[in-house]
Amino acid sequence: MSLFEARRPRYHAVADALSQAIRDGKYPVGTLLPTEAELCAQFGLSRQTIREAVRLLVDLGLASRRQGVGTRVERRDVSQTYVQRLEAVSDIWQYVEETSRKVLKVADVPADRARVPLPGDGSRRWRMLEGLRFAADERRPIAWTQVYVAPEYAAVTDARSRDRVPIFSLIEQRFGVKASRIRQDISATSIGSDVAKLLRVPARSVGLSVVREYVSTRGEVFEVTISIHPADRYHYSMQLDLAYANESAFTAERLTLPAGLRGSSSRK
Amino acid sequence: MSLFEARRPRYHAVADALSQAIRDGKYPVGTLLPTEAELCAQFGLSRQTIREAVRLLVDLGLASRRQGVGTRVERRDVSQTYVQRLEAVSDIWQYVEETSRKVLKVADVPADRARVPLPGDGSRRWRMLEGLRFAADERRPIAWTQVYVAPEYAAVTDARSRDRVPIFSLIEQRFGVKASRIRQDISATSIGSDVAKLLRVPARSVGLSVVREYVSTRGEVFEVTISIHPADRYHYSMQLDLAYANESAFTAERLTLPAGLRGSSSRK
DNA sequence: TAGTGGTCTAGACCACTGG
DNA sequence: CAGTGGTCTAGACCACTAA
Repeated sequence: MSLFEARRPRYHAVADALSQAIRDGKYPVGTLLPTEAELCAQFGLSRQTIREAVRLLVDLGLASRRQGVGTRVERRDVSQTYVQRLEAVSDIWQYVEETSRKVLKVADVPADRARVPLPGDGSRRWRMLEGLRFAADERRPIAWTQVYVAPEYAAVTDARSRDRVPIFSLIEQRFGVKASRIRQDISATSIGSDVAKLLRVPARSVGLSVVREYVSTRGEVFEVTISIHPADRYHYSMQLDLAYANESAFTAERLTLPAGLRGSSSRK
Repeated sequence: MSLFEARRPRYHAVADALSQAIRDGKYPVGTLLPTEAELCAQFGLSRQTIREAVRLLVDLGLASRRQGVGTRVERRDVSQTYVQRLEAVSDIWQYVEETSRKVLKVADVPADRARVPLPGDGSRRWRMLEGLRFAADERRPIAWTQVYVAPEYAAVTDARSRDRVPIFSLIEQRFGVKASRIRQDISATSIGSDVAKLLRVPARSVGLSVVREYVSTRGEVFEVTISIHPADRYHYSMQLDLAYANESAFTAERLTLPAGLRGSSSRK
């Protein structure tokens, strides 16, 4: 209609107005926005346009819709998050594929006698694989590792392909149990003489210890691994990208954000 | 129409059919999907419904739309990713707020003489703050730290509030430079005698070293920090959640995924 | 049952891309 | 210029929620 706002979709303007009103406290968190019908009247726009505007708010995590109830204000500001992305296919696999593993020992270990804390008591025996990991072109090992597999899935350790595929991925293939969460704990440690000998470093030298717990969709820890790396052979590097919680960066770009929140969105 | 597909929106069915066709190779990556008009005819549905279906594909990262061109197939499968989320407001701040900092030294250091690699040559002098960090209830320090600030922003280190707010956040407030990426490198180290004395640990004992580089939207590194923690006083823990790339978990739930990709989506 | 958001239609005009 | 996706309308019916 107007000559000025030419390029700007109206639902952008509506979304801006609504998110501004939310920031201003006109619609406090927890309350309901006006109904879609009311917004149509208020802005003089069709329902579809209003819905598109509300969708932007929902994508940004500012609001949520519930059929039969209304549109609830969820937060006052767009929350920002730094995210580390690990592409399941690329990063984790790459590590495994670029290194080779040598299994030194296989045993069934009671949960309370493992080197790392395991769920359950001594009556649950976890399958343990101990070994070394070598970089492709290096002769010296870059890690000493122990992998603990919950008893139910111990059978996967029989697979012959185990050197080239992460064990948690074997479990996924064979049992359909998926790692929906990975907890990781990184600390510095002094390398004990037994492990030091295998890694060919002096006893009590400095090492990096990484403990990973793989948690299934049902919340069950089904695999735990520990790696000990000589300090000079391994660094743990990661990159955190700024993103917006709860929506794709693309959607965010489409909405005018308050000044403090602007910035290029890092996309993958 | 039919009595059976009652609960299922038609655009879900369309999105399923299309994503299945993509998986089957009927629409290879890089090609264009049929135009919206064609899809309307093909499925006998209105344009809005078709658009809603395509929107699902776009949200999943399977396709992208370009005005005047068409809808391009971007990938064959939904890519999955493990993400670590660091809420800018909660996690990073919490660390700062739950610890206190004591600045021991302030200096301007040429880039090539810093303890960590800095961008630029010896003619660029970075503002360096060296200090200790204490846990709220502990008397012994949990970290020795050095913060290097690029010359352009050195002024922020004059702020009196610097103890309670991360420096990169001060830079953001004052200069509008936002950390769009944080690179982090974690390694084990032997603590040198100078630092050991300050941390009150024996010289050459084991420590965890964390180096962080803050990268601005323009790709410029504007702050670098190094922390050295006694091994027994600090662990770095993180949690990676399985997510779908390029879209909100909520949207993903709305589409029937191929068997291998199903699983609860962890939402925050 | 009344009122909410969820889905869907049939049409229209516009902005952008490529030949 | 023809054809694409982007926006918008005015209407309709449905599914869900709460009183």
